[in-house]
Amino acid sequence: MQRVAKSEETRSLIVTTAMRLFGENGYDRTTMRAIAAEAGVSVGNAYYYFSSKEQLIQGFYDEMAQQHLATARPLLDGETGFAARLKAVLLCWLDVAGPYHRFGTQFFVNAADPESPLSPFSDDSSAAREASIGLMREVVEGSDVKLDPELRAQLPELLWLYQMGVVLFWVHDRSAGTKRSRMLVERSVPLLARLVALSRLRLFRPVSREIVGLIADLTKRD
Amino acid sequence: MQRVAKSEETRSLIVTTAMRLFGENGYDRTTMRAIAAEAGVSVGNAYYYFSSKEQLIQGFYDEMAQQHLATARPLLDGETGFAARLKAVLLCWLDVAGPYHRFGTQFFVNAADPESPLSPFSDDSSAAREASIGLMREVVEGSDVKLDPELRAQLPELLWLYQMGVVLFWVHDRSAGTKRSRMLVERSVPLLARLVALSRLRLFRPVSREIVGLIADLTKRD
DNA sequence: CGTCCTTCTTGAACACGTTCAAAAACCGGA
DNA sequence: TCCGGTTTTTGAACGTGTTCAAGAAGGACG
Repeated sequence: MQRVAKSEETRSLIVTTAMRLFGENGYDRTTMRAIAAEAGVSVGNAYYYFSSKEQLIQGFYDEMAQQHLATARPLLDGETGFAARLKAVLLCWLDVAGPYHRFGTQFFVNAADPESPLSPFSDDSSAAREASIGLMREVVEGSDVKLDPELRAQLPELLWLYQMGVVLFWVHDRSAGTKRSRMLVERSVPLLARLVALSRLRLFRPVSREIVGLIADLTKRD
Repeated sequence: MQRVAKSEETRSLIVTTAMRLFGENGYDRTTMRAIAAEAGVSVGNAYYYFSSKEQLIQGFYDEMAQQHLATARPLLDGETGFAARLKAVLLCWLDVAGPYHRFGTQFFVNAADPESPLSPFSDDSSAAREASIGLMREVVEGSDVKLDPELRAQLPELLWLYQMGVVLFWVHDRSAGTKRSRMLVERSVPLLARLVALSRLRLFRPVSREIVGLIADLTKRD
């Protein structure tokens, strides 16, 4: 349908314009009126396609997540080391997100609201979340790491949580080129890998089991 | 001065009214106009004492932190177990914060903004942050736990970070009476204590040292 | 072409947080 | 009591995100 194409075009025009202005002036200083004017539509029209200013960002977020997946997956080919795989995925995320650090910050602030559909824990984000966890599952399953099967089953979700921690650090990172976040990844990943390896020791079994059980109980529905 | 007393009274009246309305209707649904009207002052007057709606909450935050300190400290008397001390402090925080969970949520969302003076990592919050870390120092130093002196020096800060994690979980906790957060504390504290104890093993030294070094580098100025 | 229905678009209007010039209240000293 | 300066208070006004009733545009069918 010609009609559908036209509609999609307008939608895309709005989101593209918004992202450009966000990048130029930051999220707060970019008004809906400015976005509409720059895109050559009325402000009401923007609200026809996007239910809020926040929502305008969700599309962008999805796009970024998808780009991360597409960029990260090839890096996993031919690499079997657990630490190397995990590090590659996380550094890749930093690369992909880098250009948007300025207003990405604002974005993740909104996402911190548990009520917001943009929250990484919300139902609305479950698709993107599952995709990210899926990537972590690839990281684990494609590697030669050996560990307790129960822990193995939960590890992808734990790694996703770890990634959320890295993101949180990155949001607060004010170092040039966010190189501090890179350092965090470079050095914490080997640590994590060593801990995971240690978990195979008998000494560790109870601790490991308790962690798995705790996570299971915490994420249980009601 | 009578004058000062009057001024302080007005200020206090405004913040008290605001907290009551926040509690009754939530942060978002409470307007500055409503606060001013309910307090019997003009909206401009509220802004004379508080530079923003967010700022209105900072006073409340300080009050809550202080209450936590005052309530938690007595619990440490006569208790020398590391896990028991830590658990007491954290459960106490949940008790103190409990009544404000509804709008506390909104509060901590604002606090997630790295630019916001309300962020727990901001300079403006350093006093409150230092106080909280100080409490964690008491937890460590008053306990009979034995560990690497370097780790011991950093442990309070690490525990504070751990507490921030608990807070983050609590913010997202939708279980009745936030009992899930209680479970998290009850079960993760012993785990943490066991890990800390394990860190004394020779096997662990390199890991422990690397963690200490990483934190030191990450928190270094520039 | 004309008629109906859906999709899309508009811009005025609303409620909110915030600002600011002006006024009021207050206080110490002549 | 009155004057000058400081502190406190006021409420109209501004810019913002968002809503909504109204209309325009487009297509399907006679």
